Amino acid sequence: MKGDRRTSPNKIYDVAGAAGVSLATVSRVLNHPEKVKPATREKIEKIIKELGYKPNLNAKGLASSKSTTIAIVVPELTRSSIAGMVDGIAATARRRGYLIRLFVNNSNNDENPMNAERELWRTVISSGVDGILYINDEIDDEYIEIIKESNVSVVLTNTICADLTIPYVAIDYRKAAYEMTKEMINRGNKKIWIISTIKKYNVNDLKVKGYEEAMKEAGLEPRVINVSGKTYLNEKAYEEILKEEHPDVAIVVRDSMAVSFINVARSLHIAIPDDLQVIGFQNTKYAELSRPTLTCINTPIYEIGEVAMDLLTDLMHEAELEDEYYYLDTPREEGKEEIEINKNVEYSVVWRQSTR
Amino acid sequence: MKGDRRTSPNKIYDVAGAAGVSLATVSRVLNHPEKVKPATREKIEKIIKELGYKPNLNAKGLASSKSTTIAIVVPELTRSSIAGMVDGIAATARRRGYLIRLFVNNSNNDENPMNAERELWRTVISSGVDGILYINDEIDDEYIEIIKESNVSVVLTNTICADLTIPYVAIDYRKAAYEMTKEMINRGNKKIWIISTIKKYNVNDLKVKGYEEAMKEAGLEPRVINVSGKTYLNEKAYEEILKEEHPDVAIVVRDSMAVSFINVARSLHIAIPDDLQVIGFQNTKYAELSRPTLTCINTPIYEIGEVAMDLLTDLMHEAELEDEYYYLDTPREEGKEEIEINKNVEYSVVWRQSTR
DNA sequence: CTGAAAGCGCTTACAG
DNA sequence: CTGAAAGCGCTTACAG
Repeated sequence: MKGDRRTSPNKIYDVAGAAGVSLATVSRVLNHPEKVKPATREKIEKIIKELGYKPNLNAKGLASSKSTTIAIVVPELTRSSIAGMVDGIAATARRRGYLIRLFVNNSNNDENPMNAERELWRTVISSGVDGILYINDEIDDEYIEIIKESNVSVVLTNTICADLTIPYVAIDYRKAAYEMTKEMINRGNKKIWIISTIKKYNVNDLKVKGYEEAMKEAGLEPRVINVSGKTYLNEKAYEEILKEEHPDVAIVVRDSMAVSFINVARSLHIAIPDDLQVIGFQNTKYAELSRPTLTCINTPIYEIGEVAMDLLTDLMHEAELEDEYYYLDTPREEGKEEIEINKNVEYSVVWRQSTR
Repeated sequence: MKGDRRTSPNKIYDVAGAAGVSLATVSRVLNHPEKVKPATREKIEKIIKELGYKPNLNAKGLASSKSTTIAIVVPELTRSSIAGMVDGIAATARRRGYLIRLFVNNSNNDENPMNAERELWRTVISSGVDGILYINDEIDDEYIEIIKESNVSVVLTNTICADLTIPYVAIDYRKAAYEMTKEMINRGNKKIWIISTIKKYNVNDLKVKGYEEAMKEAGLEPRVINVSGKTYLNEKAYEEILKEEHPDVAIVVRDSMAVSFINVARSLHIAIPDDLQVIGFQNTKYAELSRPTLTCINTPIYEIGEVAMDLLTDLMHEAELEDEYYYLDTPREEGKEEIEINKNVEYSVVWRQSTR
């Protein structure tokens, strides 16, 4: 059925044949063009284009033990800002010439999450990628060990980790919360709450810490309220609380949760921003669609992805050089400009109607 | 630096050595366990586990010309419901033993979109995947040709295509809009509008068609309004229109756009749902966070992903069988239960406060 | 049921 | 600057 229309793709041999050169030369044009005489090179390049030749990635990966592929390991893509980060990564990867293997780490849903994730790491590493971008809330020490033992480059992307020897790209959430709290204190507010999640996320803990710091510095009493991330659950919790009392300012760790808070407050006839000001983190479309619109700490998710992929590329290139020097047995020191492996991306604040 | 801590992964040779068998036997345990004597098999399996052996995917792919990898081709992941579909695909792929290559097709942003996308298809196919899941609004005829000429299985996922010989999984958006419109007519509403996008998306055209059909059937005058998908733009357009007049019912092709519509209507003191009822498509979190909450046609995006990946798996297995029969030169007819290649996933309606 | 051997399509020292 | 040849780590007929 399918057999009769099958057109098997061109091989490097076909290109070599058509160009009247050996396949070694074609390979060189592809990988080290500077080693080929311009005239030959151009002729071969023309034929490659005509034939639409694309090297077989499996063969290439096997022969060179480089796959020009990176792995992205994510929890669900629908989770908060993951998709945006992956878009940023993908755009940069394309620009830098890397393909992507995607691993969705839904091991939390597994009977035995630890085993499942360990298994996943093994799969990722054995899949022969040149580097890994790991996106999650945090990373377990066990996997840090696995990373260190393997020889793939890894960049933790918006993922909390105490071990600073592992490269990461993130946002300084603690500082963001600290500065926002301080700003609201400076504006004369005293009763400022932070609303975080029941489920423990390290990113949210950082925000709480920054908030608490600013409050204590100002001699104010911090109050942390933890609610569910699910709208139908947190709305009930909000109602209970707001029926009793409300703060001057509520800083909420996720903007969708902030919008719920606004909705419940309004239903209880609390005027926003006059009686209650609300601030969210993230700045998604929820913030614009809310009434009143929501003031947000804008976390540039796409950019995190870009920066992380750039960093990973640099690390992979460095690792390649290390390899060469390792073989030459020369301690390579001169040109070794250190790569900055811990990067924070700048956030900003978008002021809207929910604050005054 | 890195050299001294490098632990090169176990090869199939290592397993064979430890088990005292040839590498061919180990390979059989991995790929055709039924061909190996149970005693030998169990011993080898134990050693594989102990050594944490994972076959090198590049070598495996090269030798077998099967990669147990599928490609997902998407426009940006942040676009509407793409991330949810990919989550569904990923969960099913994992269950079915396939890895994923991710291609983010941002060729629209390119100087020459057509060339870029053609190039992308070539890259996808040459990357040696066993199958492709293509997600987009629609697919150009040119790429249909490419699909037919290649021998990879492809499933169009929530992507409009006139050529029904290409397998697809989608939702019957036309029927959904038709039935919703009819329902609202049955409830006694006469002035019903549909709000779609300025940018031409085929999915949205289908919704418009279904709506128009129902209106014409009832002898009512359809009215289609096209606005931008961007909140700050469509709100202006909504305001202009609603200052003049408003319908009894507005069906909006995306729920975020429906929420904007509600917001503007309320700001003009149009009572919802008393004077104006609003219905969205998709049922994301926007619908819950809206005030009043939004009635939606719920399109099960995750399930589309699951069904598409299941279908693709079936097609890849079938293609494999075809291959074998092709070599045997026997026209295979008996067991050939036809695979249903065009599937629609069921939608539902979630009634909320924006309708009465 | 198992092993020896060819081959998958590339890359890369090594000669020339 | 270019070619002949070995090798990357697997799979799979082919013998036995």
